[in-house]
Amino acid sequence: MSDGISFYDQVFEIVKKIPPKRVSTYGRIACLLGTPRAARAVGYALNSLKKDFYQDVPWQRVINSKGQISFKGDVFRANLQRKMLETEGIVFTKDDKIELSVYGWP
DNA sequence: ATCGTGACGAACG
DNA sequence: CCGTTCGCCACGA
Repeated sequence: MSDGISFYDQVFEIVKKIPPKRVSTYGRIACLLGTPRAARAVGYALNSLKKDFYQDVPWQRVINSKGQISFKGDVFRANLQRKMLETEGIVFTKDDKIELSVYGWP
C-alpha cells in the first residue's frame, strides 16, 4: 500500500476517484486507506492542498459524516465549496445538508 | 524524539 | 436534538 507514498498522497488519490456529483466523507476515506480512525488526518491532508492543486484534486467532494460542509472559521472556503458542489448538480437540504444515501461514495 | 494541532467522529449527558 | 468531551492520526516545529 504505502511504498514511500505519504498518507497525504494516498488521500489525494482516493479523492481523485470520487465521481462528479458524488461526495465522500473524511471518515470514509480514512477507512479506505486502512486507518478507520484517521479521519482527522484526512482533513489535515486536504487542508494542505494549495490553490494550484485545486484543479487536480476534487477536494470539494469531501464532507463530514453529518453530510455537511466542515468549516471552522474559514467561511470563505466553505462558501466556495458549496457553490462548487451545487454547480455539479448536488442539491442541499433546507438545513444545509447533503443526502449521503443519495450522493455518498463509495 | 516529544508536543501541539486540526477541513473528524463517536460517545455522553 | 444539541453542546461537550475524549480518542485517533499524521505532520511539522
